[in-house]
Amino acid sequence: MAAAPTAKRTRMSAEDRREQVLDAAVAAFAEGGYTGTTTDQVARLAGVSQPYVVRMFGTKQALFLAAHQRVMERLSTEFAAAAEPGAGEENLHLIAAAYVRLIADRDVLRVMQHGFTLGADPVLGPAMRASLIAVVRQIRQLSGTSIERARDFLAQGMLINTLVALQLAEHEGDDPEAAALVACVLEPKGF
Amino acid sequence: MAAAPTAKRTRMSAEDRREQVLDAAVAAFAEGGYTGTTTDQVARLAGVSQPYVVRMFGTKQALFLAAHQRVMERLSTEFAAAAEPGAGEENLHLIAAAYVRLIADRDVLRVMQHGFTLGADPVLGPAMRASLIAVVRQIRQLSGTSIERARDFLAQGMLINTLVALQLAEHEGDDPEAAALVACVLEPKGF
DNA sequence: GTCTATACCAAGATAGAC
DNA sequence: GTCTATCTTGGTATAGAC
Repeated sequence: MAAAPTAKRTRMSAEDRREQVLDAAVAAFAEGGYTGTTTDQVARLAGVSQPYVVRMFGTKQALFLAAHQRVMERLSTEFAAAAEPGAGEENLHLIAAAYVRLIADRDVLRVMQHGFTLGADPVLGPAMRASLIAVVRQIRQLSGTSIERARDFLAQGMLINTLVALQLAEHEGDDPEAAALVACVLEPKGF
Repeated sequence: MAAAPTAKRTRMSAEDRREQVLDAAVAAFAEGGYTGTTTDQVARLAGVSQPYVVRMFGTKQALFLAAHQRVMERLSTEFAAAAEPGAGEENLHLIAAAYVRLIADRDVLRVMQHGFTLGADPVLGPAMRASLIAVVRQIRQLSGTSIERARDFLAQGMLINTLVALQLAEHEGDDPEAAALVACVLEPKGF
């Protein structure tokens, strides 16, 4: 798959380089969000120069859009893989389990969560809204469930996103309330 | 209440001016988040100079902390006012209704939501985690409910926060899925 | 109590070499 | 395909006047 066996650091194929930068962008934006991350941070993470990152994607905004799209596609893929054809509403359980599994790859959920705060941005806002609606649509199509159940599913997901973004599990800090909350969010028994 | 009858624009009491700037900070941070808002934007909104804002609060970070604290206190006050002594778990319904009412003042929920994305910040992160735990604690104390129910309550709240931050209601854009979601989130019947 | 002026640094984007 | 150098802007914070 990898074009050059030895990652020679220079002269990589454009597609591979793009993937590499996109990976870095996901990680960086997960940490700092859109406004809180610099193109230079992404560049360093990817091991390339800052102007090159901008050159590749045109603007920081386009870079974020690409990174966000990538994590949403990952989400969509996992959902589709978790569902079983014809399983109906039972699929909601399967999809929920898939979501909980996604916590392991914190970046996906964190980039998503940051995206949800960009509603006020004239260009990013519409894209973020569309991506949420796309998720709702996919869930309902895979499970054939009511909007009410889809809402409850989403709600649990948003709480998970919040806890991951807050890094509550990593900083329970001997607080029993925090520990109990994290524990009971991790077991998706509501679905 | 207002010290000077004629808002003379200069020479206000320190406390009044502080409140005024804090109001502006809440509005500005609600729109742009912590990293996406400049102290100058806050200053303009408040009608004072940017250096004065910094002078009053020391740093942008301290300003955000103060603004965030203010919205969380507002939330706490509303919850306490909504609950009836000795009503037990029934209070969960009352608190939920109070939360939905808070949607009207979008800034509270939006600042909160932005705060939840700051978990990676070494100084803001701990403060944001603590404020979430404080909410959980208050809900449980007011209603005496289980962690599981508290979790479900929180989850619905996080979904509301997300929709408000995304401004989905304002941009339903003739999308039936979006409209249906917004509609069914607004009626807090789950509690 | 509040401003103007400004120092200082960071960030996005462009030009152009190799 | 990728870098260095740099332009330009904007943002936090300080100094000091009024």
